[in-house]
Amino acid sequence: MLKNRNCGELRGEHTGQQVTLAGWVNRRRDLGGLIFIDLRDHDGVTQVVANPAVSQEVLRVAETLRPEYVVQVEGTVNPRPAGMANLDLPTGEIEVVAHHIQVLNAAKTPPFLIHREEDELEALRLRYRYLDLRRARMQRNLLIRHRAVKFIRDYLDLRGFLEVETPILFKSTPEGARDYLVPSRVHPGKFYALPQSPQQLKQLLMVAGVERYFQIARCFRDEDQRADRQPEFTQLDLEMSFVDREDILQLAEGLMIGMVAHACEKRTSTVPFPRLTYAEALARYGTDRPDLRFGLELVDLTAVAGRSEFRVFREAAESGNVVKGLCAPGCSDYSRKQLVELEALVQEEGAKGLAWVALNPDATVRSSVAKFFSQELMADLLAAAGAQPGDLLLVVADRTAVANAALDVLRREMALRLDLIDRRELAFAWVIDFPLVLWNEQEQRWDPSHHLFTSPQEQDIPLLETDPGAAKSNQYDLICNGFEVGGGSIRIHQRELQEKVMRLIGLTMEQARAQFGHLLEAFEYGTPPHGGIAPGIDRLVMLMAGEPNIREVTAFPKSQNAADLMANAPSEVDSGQLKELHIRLDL
RNA sequence: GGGGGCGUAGUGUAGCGGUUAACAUGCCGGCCUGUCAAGCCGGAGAUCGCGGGUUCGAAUCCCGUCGCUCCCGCCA
Repeated sequence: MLKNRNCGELRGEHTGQQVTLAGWVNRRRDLGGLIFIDLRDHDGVTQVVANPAVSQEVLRVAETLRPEYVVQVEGTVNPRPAGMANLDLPTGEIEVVAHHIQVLNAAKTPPFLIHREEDELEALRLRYRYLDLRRARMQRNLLIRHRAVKFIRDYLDLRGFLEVETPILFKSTPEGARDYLVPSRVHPGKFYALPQSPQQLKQLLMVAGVERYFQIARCFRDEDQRADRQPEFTQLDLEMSFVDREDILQLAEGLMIGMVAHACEKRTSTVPFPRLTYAEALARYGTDRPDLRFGLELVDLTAVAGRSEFRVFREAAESGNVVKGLCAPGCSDYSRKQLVELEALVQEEGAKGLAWVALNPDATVRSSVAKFFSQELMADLLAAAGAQPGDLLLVVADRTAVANAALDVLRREMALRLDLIDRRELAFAWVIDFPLVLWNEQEQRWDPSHHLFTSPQEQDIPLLETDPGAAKSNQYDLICNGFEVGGGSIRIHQRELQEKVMRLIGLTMEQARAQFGHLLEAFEYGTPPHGGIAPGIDRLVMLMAGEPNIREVTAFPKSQNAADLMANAPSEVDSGQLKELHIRLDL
């Protein structure tokens, strides 16, 4: 080894030791006759002193050093002179007095400073990702990710799980997201697809008698990017045989709690994880992945508001739409301008307008709809909303889906404005009792709410024939801080039921056989009841690291249009390669 | 596919119709033995993302285009 100590570990107790360090020049402070070098490696920073009283040669070398030079330093650990300790640095009570400095490699001036984060254009960081990753923040994120995955492996190993790799070159199915395709050289005109998840394969492993499987699995989906979506991402994919929902929830909950405690500084604030039904989540928060770090719950005001003279409210109530709202505490003094801002927010979600009622601290009322409400009815409305003096009641009347979407946005906005979010918290919860299928208005058909291997709840199987939309499934989502961080289900393990669900979502038997024949066939050879879950590693690490997007916790992420700005991928290939793959371009 | 934001020395920003294109930092050189965002002095460094247009004159206004980003659609 070119070093026998890391740059983050030396303390006062090491005083007098001869050490060899190696790393990068973080910063050089040249006082003329005395030079300080902050030497950085993956572990931290140590101050090295080049003192001519110790060695003229060392000072001469130190003068030539520049940021990001790679150097090896041999020296003695010394306590810093009285009053010279740097309390901001873990290694700040000592310094290494260099006897010898060797330049292992010089460096060009980097395009940005490693030791200072200046909010560079992200394109620049991505182009020089190997430099960006040298920064303490990125090193910390990589460490959190490593610890999380290490914890997962240990936790599952201890519970009898087997880690099994599944193919990356697999089969395309038109269901779900767009596939990444890989042309076959030996099968002209045919393509592999990169897996959107190892869903089918892990179910086949259950048929194979593995019973407890997991994989840290790369998944690929050719869809447009978001802050929490990359074209390739990582899931903890796991599946168990002979289990019911409770088994999976307990296992995953213990895993999450342990992982958070082990990998980061955040605290899991909701233990045991609350369980919300899908219907309850939508009713109380307007979304199936609410941020539970704060309250601001939605209230249904349809009954009271429908009794008013306000046509928008009355028609909503009469036509089966809803009037819903939320109380923003202490906001009764909101100005016209502020209210216009909030209204613009809900209009982006399709709401036509935003009604408001300010209950002043002196109990008087100011409202956009005051003239349509008698004094009694206004009192009823405020009571129904649970408004306290000083509150601002914000109300949307619309189709349920629109009102919920609008109030979800409003709820999150008010939480930010009122500073209700504790950033040290991770508020996990389960969402259960999802509908099995959702009506796709555009295609005029039923789509699976989760995926087509999800089983309906036992008592709802008859509904598949009569009222499919009312049938609940054995799907469960794991949510945290407003993100969906995992989803799973108890699967269908019987061919007849699987075929029934396929028919329901409009797959012909020919399509089903072509796409899933291997699975359906497997189901005839003794398939155990099974189920699983797939938590998203990138999102979980993002939340644990307190980062705003998953690129910050991905070593080499892609840009929004799915490009690798460092390697310049995707790129053109030469015509010979295309010919071999039987591909002609049509651009 | 649609909407919003950003793009000016290496980097981060200011300038928003006439400036020698400014400031900070970094870089280069000089001075400096207790610094840790070291300090002081000096210097170099920008066809203002790219293309077109309007104008006597464009970093600035207009159109287009490229890149990054946020959101909607999409993401079983």
